Amino acid sequence: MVDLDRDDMAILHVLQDDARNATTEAIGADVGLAASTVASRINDLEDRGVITGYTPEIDYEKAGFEQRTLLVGTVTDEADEAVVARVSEVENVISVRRLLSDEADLHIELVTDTQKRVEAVTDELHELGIEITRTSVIVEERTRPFDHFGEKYTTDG
Amino acid sequence: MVDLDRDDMAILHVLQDDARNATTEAIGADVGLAASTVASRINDLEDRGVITGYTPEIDYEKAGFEQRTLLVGTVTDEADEAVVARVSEVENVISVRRLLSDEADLHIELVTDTQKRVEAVTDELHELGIEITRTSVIVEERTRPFDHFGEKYTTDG
DNA sequence: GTTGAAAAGAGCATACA
DNA sequence: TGTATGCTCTTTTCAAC
Repeated sequence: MVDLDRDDMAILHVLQDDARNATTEAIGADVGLAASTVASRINDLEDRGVITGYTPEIDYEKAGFEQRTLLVGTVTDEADEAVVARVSEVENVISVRRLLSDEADLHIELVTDTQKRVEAVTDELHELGIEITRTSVIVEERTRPFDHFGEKYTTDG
Repeated sequence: MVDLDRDDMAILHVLQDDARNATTEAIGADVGLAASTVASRINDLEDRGVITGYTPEIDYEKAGFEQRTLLVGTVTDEADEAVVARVSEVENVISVRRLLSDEADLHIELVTDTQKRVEAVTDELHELGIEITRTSVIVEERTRPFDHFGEKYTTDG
């Protein structure tokens, strides 16, 4: 684990608002540090592995991938440590979670353009040793990158 | 829906690799466009709502929030359209999905520092009209921002 | 660890093909 | 729509605190 002081948390908070366009100077104004200090702290956070990358948030529906599906299943070979990694490489898979439970321990989320593609992915997963026990349509989804983080240490409220 | 040509998809693909530090020039080199063209296309994608924001990927464990939990439950008032939005405002909640199914139609993911906090969130959700039917520990998780997107239209492979 | 200033680099707007 | 140039802003670097 890594020690994060209030400045680090405040920086993370501001980055979550707009990780691409937030300048080090603007961040500095919010958290009360010089631009160069912010830059060096961001580098540290990256080096220490707290920040592992930066991604755009994409509206997949607008991008033409209108279907979201949750597949729930089990791993045939329970000793298989690398399933999650392998599954996440499958096309159209955007997230994989493994749960600590006897059954239905694998949750796989898909983004696809057609229903047919969902079936193809299900087949592919079967070949990877995964039994899909339920397929559900996701009608609404909301993700928040832990925005609660260090909010109180910034000046923007 | 929005029409995305191969250049748009290629740009999205490169952005997913490092949305903060990828310069328009570097992206242009990958996709075969001038830097200013890339910039204007990115602006268009933002204006059209395909790109809705940019977020840092954070290793929550390293940040001291070591527990990930999946809560599965149901909404008491089925007519409540705004549940997902309200739940996503609850502290420690990082994602909410509503499924098209009779039961267990709400999946809520938490990031917390203690188990006690999980229970507090469960109570809070109960007050919002949500009945939690199962609480599972997430032992492994992997998220991929649809990296499969337009990969073939870039030169980096 | 933090700062401020200078140098290097990137983005934006204009003009043009 | 895509490109090239000039202007402005940002990041990086580093000596000093």
